[in-house]
Amino acid sequence: MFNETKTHEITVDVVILTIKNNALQVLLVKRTNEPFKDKWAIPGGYVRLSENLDDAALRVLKEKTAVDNIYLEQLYTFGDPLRHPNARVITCAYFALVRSEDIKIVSSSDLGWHKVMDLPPLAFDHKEIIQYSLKRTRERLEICPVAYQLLPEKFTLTEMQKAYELIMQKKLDKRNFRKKALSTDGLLELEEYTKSSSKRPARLYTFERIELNSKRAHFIKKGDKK
Amino acid sequence: MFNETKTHEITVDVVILTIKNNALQVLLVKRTNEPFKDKWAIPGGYVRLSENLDDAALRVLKEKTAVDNIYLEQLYTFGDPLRHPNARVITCAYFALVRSEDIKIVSSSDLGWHKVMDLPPLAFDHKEIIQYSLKRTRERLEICPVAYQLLPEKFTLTEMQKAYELIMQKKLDKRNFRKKALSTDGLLELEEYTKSSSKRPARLYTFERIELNSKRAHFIKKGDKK
DNA sequence: ATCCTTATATATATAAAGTATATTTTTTTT
DNA sequence: AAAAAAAATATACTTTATATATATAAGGAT
Repeated sequence: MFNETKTHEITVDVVILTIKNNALQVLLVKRTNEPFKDKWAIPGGYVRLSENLDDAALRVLKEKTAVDNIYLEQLYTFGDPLRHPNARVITCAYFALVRSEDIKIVSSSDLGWHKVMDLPPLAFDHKEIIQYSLKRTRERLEICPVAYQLLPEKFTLTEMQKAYELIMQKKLDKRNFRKKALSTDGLLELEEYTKSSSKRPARLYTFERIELNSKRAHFIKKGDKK
Repeated sequence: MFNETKTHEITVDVVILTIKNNALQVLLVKRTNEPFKDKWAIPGGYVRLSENLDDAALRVLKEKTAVDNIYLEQLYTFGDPLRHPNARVITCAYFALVRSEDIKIVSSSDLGWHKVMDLPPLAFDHKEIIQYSLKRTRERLEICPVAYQLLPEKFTLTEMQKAYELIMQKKLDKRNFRKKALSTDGLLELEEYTKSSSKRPARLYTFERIELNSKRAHFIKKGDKK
């Protein structure tokens, strides 16, 4: 089936996640060429010979968007020989968590946000890649507050809980969430409150900008003893 | 520095871990050619065009050893342009946990077990890869009893504790370990005891052969509720 | 102005999991 | 028979997680 003189091609693909309109959303680009013409795909590109994988992922991100303050982590490498119909393309997938206020689409191509719970038809194995990035995000959230990467600079505990619920895909008890959230390392209580809501104003919180490794994920559990 | 007409090469490298002589050990092969001639390396090989990454890792494993009952998981993809001095080689690293009774070295090359706490000079970035596989093994052990993959078919709780201590790199309290271990899902108490020890015989235990995914790690935490 | 609605905010009891610590039992060796 | 070594067991305490009820602050309706 494969001519052994053909070579592998290696790409990076980046699942870019944000919270927008009360939903977890992923940035997708519409393919203009075959294969999978008119299907949606996660942004990606070939790895250049002179760049490492993290840099390639960052470059792909910056080709499509103006962004700062991202959380970027290598997800998994997908290398099924049949994942690309015409070539042997191995892709090193990354996932990124960004604040919607911190990212602007700059590419002119057909690029847009899609709710992860309602994905359009996707090219290649990109559905699997997105699903796995959601699973990994949940695993990260269980050991550290990565969700703050999806929240605005200042946020209420209700907004924080909403972010957790969107990621964990389940309803949480408000009182218990609150108690646990307040014990989170790095969470700072502000002397500011929401205005313009029609209800009782909520206190605002912020996160100290903890150095979350943007290479491999090396998290420290709270406490960290046994 | 790099000629852009050169192509990437893609390999898999497999960190094979076992417990032997009361120590965590890794299988290494001595390089016979430059670069890094006479340094030690983790077993690896090129990914063939017709095989997926998991299969390539398994093939590498089977080229060197006769083995069954392995736990194999993709670890991380290392792609620094300078990791190989003469070429652009991206490697998808795997790690494997095997029982020392279940693995036999079959390759004629210079292959041997080395204690992870006392590694010889290593080629490429293989030291980093081994270190990361240890970290990942610890993370896995915190959520599921992968350590049983390193234990013989029948084992005592003291042996199990020893395996945990070798992986976690710390001493555990015998009484508390025992209590926790006995509540592990899948652990079966046998009506057998060690003989021939010079001390009081210990009860033997075994693990139900749980289906641990050999592809991506999809573990289920005990309980699994929030 | 008073009441209603809605979301914020707080307290406490209970259950479960983790941590700390001492003593007895069973076997072999001397 | 006594000593030595490892196995086995029990209990108190601390921390974390879960379950549940009520008070507070603001805007909107009457």
